[in-house]
Amino acid sequence: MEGVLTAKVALAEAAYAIDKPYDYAVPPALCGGAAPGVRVMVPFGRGNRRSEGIILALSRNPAARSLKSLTALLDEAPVLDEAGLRIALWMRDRYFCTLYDAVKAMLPAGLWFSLKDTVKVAGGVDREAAYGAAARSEGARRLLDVLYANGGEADWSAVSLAFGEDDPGPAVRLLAKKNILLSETHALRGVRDKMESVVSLALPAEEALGLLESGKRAAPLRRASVQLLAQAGSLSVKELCYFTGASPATVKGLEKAGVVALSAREVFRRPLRPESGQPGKPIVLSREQEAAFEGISALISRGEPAAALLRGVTGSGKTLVYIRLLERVLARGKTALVLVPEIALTPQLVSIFSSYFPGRIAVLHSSLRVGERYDEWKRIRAGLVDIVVGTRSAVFAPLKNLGLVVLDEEQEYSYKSENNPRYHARDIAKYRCARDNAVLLLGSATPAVETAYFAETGLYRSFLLSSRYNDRPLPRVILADMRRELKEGNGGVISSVLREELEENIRSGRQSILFLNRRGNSRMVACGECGWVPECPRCSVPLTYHSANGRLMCHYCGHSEKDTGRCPDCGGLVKYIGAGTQKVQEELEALFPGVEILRMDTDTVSPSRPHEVLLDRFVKEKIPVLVGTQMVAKGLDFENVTLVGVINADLSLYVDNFRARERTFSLLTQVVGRAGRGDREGRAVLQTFTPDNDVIRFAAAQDYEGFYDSEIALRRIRGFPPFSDLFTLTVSGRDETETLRGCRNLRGMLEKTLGANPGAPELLVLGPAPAPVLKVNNRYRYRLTLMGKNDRKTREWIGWLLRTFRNEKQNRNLSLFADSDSLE
DNA sequence: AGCACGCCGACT
DNA sequence: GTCGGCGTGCTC
Repeated sequence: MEGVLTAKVALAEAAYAIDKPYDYAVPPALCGGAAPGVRVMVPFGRGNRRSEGIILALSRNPAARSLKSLTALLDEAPVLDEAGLRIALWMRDRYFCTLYDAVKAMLPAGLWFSLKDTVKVAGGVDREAAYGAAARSEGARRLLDVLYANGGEADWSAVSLAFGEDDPGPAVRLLAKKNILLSETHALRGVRDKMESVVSLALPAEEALGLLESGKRAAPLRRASVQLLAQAGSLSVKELCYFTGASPATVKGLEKAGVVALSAREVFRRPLRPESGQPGKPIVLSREQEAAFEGISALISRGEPAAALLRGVTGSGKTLVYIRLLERVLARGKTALVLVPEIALTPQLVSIFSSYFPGRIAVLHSSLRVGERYDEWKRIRAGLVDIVVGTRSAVFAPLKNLGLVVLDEEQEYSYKSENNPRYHARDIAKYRCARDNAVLLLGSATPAVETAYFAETGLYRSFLLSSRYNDRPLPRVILADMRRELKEGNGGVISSVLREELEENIRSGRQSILFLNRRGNSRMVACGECGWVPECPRCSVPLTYHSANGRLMCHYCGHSEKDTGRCPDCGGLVKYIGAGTQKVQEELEALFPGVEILRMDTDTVSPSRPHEVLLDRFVKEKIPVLVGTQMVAKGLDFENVTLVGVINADLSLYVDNFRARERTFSLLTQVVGRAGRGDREGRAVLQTFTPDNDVIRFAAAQDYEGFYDSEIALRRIRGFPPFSDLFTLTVSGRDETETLRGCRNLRGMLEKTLGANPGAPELLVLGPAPAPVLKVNNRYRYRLTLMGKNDRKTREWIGWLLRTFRNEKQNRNLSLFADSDSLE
């Protein structure tokens, strides 16, 4: 075929407004390796600045116009296949991000490139000529000073640092144009493929041994090595040395003598999960479990896309149903994906799965190192495993021939990404299932109201596991009215009911868990005398104290400063206001002298002392009471725990968010479910100032249906999801009044186009309102909320808004981004 | 977004 | 002349 090989490329440097495939010529030298899904370096824009990109398609075109050429290929093989590229395309359209943003989110961090720019003085240019060229440009002279101080070459980051507030860009370009400077870009990958050297005999065994005999010395290590290799064929150098006691130098010597040959082989950093010894026991399902299993398997056998909800109270054995379904899926030659909210909290789940599917599972979770994660990804891509268990981003695992996706605890918010692209793993899973004719199984004790609604209306099939394992009764739930406690003179955090129950447990050698509901995660700081609170200089939030480094930090922009322990205003001592766990611990220690109280919160948990260690102590040493935050509420089984208490059950209810009720119900239900998984009846004490609140009552009764009925009625009246979809449009800028004005202006644009155009989507517009955190990183944020339908028409219209907004001159200094189903 | 280009005033 | 400041328009 005639013509120029042309690549359509999605670029990292292209902002949302100009994001589209750009055409580049593929130079002959790169034709062999260029393929869709391969990342490349290209020149972009008038200044030909370097940009990373990914090839979307190749075609052979008659050379119509002159195209720029690809500079280099960054991958030897595609990092995304066609299905992967299609997901990225879909994400762009659905989450208002650029295609490359989507690509980046899909790839393991070990595959990301960091671009490093260096600037150096061109060869053959002397100092005098350089300063001559800089002439009267102050920036250029300053740049040369920096470069010469560095031996004529410097990283862009070093140059930026030296320039402080000023932009070194113009100076660099000025001198580059005069051929004084060269600027180069290198793409560095975070993680390399791990290789090991493999050694094998280069000669037939007898000949090799013969060669050794003829040597002058006895060389026992050489002989042993050759003998072992003659038996084993080839071994890694490491193994060979381990078995024979030889050193790498011995091997090198043998290679030099021509006896053995060395080669490199790719290895994975994490060996396949060590088989846990005993394989999983044969599973016997209860009648309900069997019915759910049969129903869902029938969906899988149909080979059509389908979604199902498996609602099962805590302890009803959803996991057993998952395992049987996985067996079924594998038997059909398909693969499966199991998503969990936070894998560190479900170690049991992973080890149970491994015992049933030894050697066939890859695990992707946050505490893996970047390299290990990357290797798991490679293992999946190579088709070496059939099941992937992982957290949110595992939804992109490059499994082929997907048959089933399980989303366990599907109501959890950790499935929604907090940064761009703000995808929800549930949506991606749904999309993949639709494309691969797979079944999406949503599992939960307390499904999201939307999910339950779709199940009710028949969009999802629905299965229920209503009885707990061994038909154990639900824990007895006691509501403690904290108003009355206060009236009766108990100003502490432990109610008299809870105290009595604790007493009984301590006396009988049973264990108890106390749980603190709360708003934030970490410890705040305030002056004990004047009430001063340290604030982030860039964001409108208080700084929080981190005991790990003794610094005050901002969660939004990462600003950190040293904690002096003193108030800068009045010089008073500052107080550390914890999540409250410490206070509870102290009060308990006063109530029960000599009884050990274990505390688990952000302060007592650290990378060196992960919560597993604490929990292990709790179980093994039978520590009577554990006090903790959210992290004690999730998916843990403790045989000996018969009492749980929630210190402030209603706290999360009074948050400005329509999901607050759902969130509180789910949390309390989970906590109550923690009690009494052993052979004794459990009790749960919910302390509240509003014992009559319906959410608290439904949670106390473990009545999901009741909660759902009341919540869906509320949502219907207010038009909240599932009766509408929400979008937020956030305008941000450095100047507060300008930002607010821009947001009003945006509302004006919206109303004009919505009213005038009969084809426009139907949307209700709310706002402008300040974002929950008004200022982040010195940018103010105001936003509009749109209620309507998340369909193609609406999304295209929002896309148009995003592209158009900045074209107006008055919005120059502002930026706008959109999010669907924002959780804030 | 990020950058060049073009036009202007200021400085040498 | 030549630099720097700002407004405008394009990116294969």
